[in-house]
Amino acid sequence: MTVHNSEIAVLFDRLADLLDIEGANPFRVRAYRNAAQMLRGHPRDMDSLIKQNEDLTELPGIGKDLAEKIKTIVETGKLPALQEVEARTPGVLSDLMKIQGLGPKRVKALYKNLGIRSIDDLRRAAASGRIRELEGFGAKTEQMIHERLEHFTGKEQRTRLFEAEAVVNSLLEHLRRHKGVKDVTVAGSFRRRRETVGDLDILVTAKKGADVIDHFVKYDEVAEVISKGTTRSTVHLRSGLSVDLRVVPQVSYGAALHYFTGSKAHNIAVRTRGVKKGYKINEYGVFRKDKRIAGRTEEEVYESVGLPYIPPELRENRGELEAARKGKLPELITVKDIRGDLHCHTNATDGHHTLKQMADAAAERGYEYMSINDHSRHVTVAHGLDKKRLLEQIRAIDKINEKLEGFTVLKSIELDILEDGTLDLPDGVLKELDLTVCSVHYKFNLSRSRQTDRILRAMDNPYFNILAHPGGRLINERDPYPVDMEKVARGALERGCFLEVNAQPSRLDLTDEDCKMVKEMGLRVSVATDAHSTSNLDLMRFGVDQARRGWLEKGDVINTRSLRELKKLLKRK
DNA sequence: GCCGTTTTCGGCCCGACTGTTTTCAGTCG
Repeated sequence: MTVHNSEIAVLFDRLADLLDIEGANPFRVRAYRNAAQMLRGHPRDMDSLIKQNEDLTELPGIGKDLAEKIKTIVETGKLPALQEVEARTPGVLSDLMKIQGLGPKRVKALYKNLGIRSIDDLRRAAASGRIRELEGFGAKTEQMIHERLEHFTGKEQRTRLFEAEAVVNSLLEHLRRHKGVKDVTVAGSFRRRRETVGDLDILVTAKKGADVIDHFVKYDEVAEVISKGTTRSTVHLRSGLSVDLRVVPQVSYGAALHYFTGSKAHNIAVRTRGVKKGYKINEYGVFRKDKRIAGRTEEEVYESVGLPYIPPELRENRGELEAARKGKLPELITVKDIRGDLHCHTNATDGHHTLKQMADAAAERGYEYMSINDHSRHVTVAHGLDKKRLLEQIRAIDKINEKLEGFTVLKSIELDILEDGTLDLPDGVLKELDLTVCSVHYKFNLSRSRQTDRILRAMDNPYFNILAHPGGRLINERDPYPVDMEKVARGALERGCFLEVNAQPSRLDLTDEDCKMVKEMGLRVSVATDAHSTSNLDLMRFGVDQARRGWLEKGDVINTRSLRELKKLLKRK
């Protein structure tokens, strides 16, 4: 049974919460939280690192003690240090910390004075009016707790990036309508292009902050004003998203943008570098004593700590500072590098447009090639292609290609990987294709080892080229199926196959961590839209964003190659 | 608990907003 990084992270976070409540050294608490965060963003499972005898203390924020604790968790599934603390302090108190406005001190006071341990206890206490009697609490705090509890579900809901984009545009228009507003920028995880955002962080430069904030909270989508000062404000929108607005003077724009883009861990690391040079870095600038020495642009901020500019997508404290220091930052892929789309459907199955329409749309976007990948017969709901219909499509593509100049439609398919690892159509027809994209569409509930074997067996077929949406997840809708992605990637590398970064914004599959993992392995990927309509071809930018977050460069992505080079790459040994 | 071209000990990012306080603690990002 493999213990995953996220499970180790949960234990560390819980221990951090309980130690925090007990009033332990806050830096010790932070060490556990940092470790948890590092683990969540690490591309490879600790389990596999330990098996390969790698030194865990090489990982950022992991010393001798935490390395031992990780080993213990991987071997036993348990963290004895947590069990010791839980003997003194109930573990469920950690749940109370998840309520916005309740931190370690208040949770401790509620527990010590009112015996509140669980969310249910807290509900009863808030309803009975006992909380306001506590020292340091009052009627407003009790009311706040009462209201937060009404919407509390226990799990954090993040909004998918493309949905956040839809919300943000009209809000930006509203802000720009105010005369005092100069620059408006969306920062935070939105700017880092994370697949989901927790809230929207918007930075505005203006002389009079208070006026802008007054204008901001009057936006007609605002459901509730959480806080409102002269330089920052937080609101909840009707859509459910929260928005943080921050107003700074123009001279602080770069420092503020850096601060507000995050991630938090990246900021701390940069500021710590500043401290070592005798600087203080905050959202207003870089200061030596009280003198501002930088801050108008982000470049200036990085320069002040001796680093080149680091693109937002890399700012997760996953090694980007070290890479920057050594001059080894990746030259991230851009949308312009993409020369073709290698996963597109037509109305022959579940797409909305004809072969001709799709080809024209791809050519209009400046591509040199595209592949047509309709479903195979197993996907009956999409009226998947059997051998006969595929052969008809192949002939249709040949006809279209005769008429096109400087653009080629590649003959392909999205082939189902059957439960036993065979492919859904016979080799006799697959050999007529330029490439295949293969995917798992059913039997998601196999064990991790069986799912992994199923995919590897499929890759043994010499006509297998690209594994589509390798994890099978739908963000916020369906978890990925259990699979050993590292083993799958290694299998692909050994066999001359590739993995896909599916650009559908609800898929974004491979994940950013997995992109980084396969890059370090030397495996290349295809970034493709899985377009089901002509307009879907424009989703490419989301896939490229994800690839950038995974440190991918042009050379790591096969559909940045010319058609000739691509065909060479696709030839299996 | 981590970490080191100032350090193996003594630091550890920094500021805004709220509520309960009469100057600040708690929380958040």
